[in-house]
Amino acid sequence: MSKSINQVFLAGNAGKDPDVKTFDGGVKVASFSLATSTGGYKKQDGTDVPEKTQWHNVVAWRSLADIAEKYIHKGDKVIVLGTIQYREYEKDGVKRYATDILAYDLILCGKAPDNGSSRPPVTAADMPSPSDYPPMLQQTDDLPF
Amino acid sequence: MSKSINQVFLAGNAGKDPDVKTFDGGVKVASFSLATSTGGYKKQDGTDVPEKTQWHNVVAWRSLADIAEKYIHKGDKVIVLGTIQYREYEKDGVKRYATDILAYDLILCGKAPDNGSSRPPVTAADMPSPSDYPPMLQQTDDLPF
Amino acid sequence: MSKSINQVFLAGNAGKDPDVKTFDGGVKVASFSLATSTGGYKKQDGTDVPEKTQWHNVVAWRSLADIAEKYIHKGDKVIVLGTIQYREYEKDGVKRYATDILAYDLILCGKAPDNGSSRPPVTAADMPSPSDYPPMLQQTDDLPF
Amino acid sequence: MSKSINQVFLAGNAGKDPDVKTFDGGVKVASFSLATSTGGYKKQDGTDVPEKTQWHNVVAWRSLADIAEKYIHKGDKVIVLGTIQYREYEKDGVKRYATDILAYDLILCGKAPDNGSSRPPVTAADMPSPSDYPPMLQQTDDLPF
DNA sequence: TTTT
DNA sequence: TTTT
Repeated sequence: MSKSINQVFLAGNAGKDPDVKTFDGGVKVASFSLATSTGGYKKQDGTDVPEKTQWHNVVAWRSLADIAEKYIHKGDKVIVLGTIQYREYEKDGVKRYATDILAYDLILCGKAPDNGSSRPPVTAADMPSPSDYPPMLQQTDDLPF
Repeated sequence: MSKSINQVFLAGNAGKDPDVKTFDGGVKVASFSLATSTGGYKKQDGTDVPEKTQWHNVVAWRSLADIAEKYIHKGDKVIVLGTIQYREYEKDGVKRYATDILAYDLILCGKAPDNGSSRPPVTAADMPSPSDYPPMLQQTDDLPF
Repeated sequence: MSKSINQVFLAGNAGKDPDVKTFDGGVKVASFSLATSTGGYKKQDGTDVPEKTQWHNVVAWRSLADIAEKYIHKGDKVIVLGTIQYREYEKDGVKRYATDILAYDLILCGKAPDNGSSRPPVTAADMPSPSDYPPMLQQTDDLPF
Repeated sequence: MSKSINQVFLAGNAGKDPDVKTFDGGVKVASFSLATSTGGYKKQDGTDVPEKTQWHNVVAWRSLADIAEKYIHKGDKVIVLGTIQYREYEKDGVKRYATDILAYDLILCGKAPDNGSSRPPVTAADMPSPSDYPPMLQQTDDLPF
């Protein structure tokens, strides 16, 4: 019997191919951004409900990381079942905070629309990490699983 | 038919009474911290699973804010149904990020255990805002509801 | 503030095109079966985890019924957010029970795999209602929405 | 990576103390009814939204059954995380259907209000099983866990 | 009755 | 900053 619940259900589109990192002990972690959007339509009275997108940072460990690496690509529609985790890190001597969605299940439910032969291969340059973005976990102490 | 899903279920304990703020137009917002914990027990093999607590920042608007203000107090067990929202703000000229759980339903499911007459009344001084903590929303532009 | 929560998340495959019915007052309801499966793989030790499928009866009203009718087809991968409802009906003078998932949101997340020109058009004859199956709601009294 | 999702989140009140049954192999199962309600209030325009209650049949196996047996009592507010399962059984030579919520986590979030010393012990007579109600699982073949 |  |  748990004391508490911390559960997240997301369905959205992967913003990029997963970043994968393997720690010294062989533990693998994959992370990717996932966009969920609301709005983007007109009300009956004609007023516009603007689209608003939330970008989640999804993190998967071990065998789920393998799966993410193999099957998830930029643009794919993905369902994520997970848990919210908050994380502190330091940058330029300033304490900062980041929020991750620690996945415990991933369901790939639709491939990115294939734009035919005109779709160039996805390269790292397509997905620059904003310099201000919280870095991935750097350590294997206290792994969540 | 939605394009995406961004849904959160939390059940945990309120870390403090809600902070309530009313904007000029009369719109009210309440926010409170909610702790969800894992671990805190021993495995069968005797090893210790340390308790790990996540502190969520829950935000409720309008009539839900009224409800939060009236019924939720420090220590109460609360269920939150909501949505994850990421927010930017600036402090000391540095861009920072915060994550809120925008509530669309709150269920009060257990009052804080009453420790008898020895429990002093909760005062504002019990809950200093850490200076480093992301501030509440300061504006009513672009209200989520 | 609610007293209780009754919430369901399903992601699975539609077993058939929705059945649509319009009541006298113009209220429309659509229903379709949705399969969710577990198992269907081998464990590391070689033992077989057999596939087990649950067939849910999903019901959508009014504008969601329109959407279901237009966009959901046999085999499509669909996410359903809804509520569990239990229903009594009588057949052959015997009281029987049925369970519906009343949808409040539907996300179409993948079309049925197209098997090329060899896939015959879906006809009504492909999807006989088993005679033993609980009938759809027959009345508009006490509509859930 | 799963193919599908079948997940339920309930918060409501236990309708009775769990029924517990131990199979020959020592496997224990507990089941109890859980009420979730909607309505039961007036709209702003004065019209009445009648209360409507759904009674779920919650089933817990093995160690969760122990927990249910020990901690859950009639009237307690309980959160159930689980999965929907449909079940066939026969009665009077007629095939019938039942729906269970197979729990994978239970959170006790509020004891039934204690009505003081005047509360008589709960007896079986308080909770007659309607004769028409689907029986509990009777066999250990194909246990879900 | 779906899908992998 | 909560709770067990």
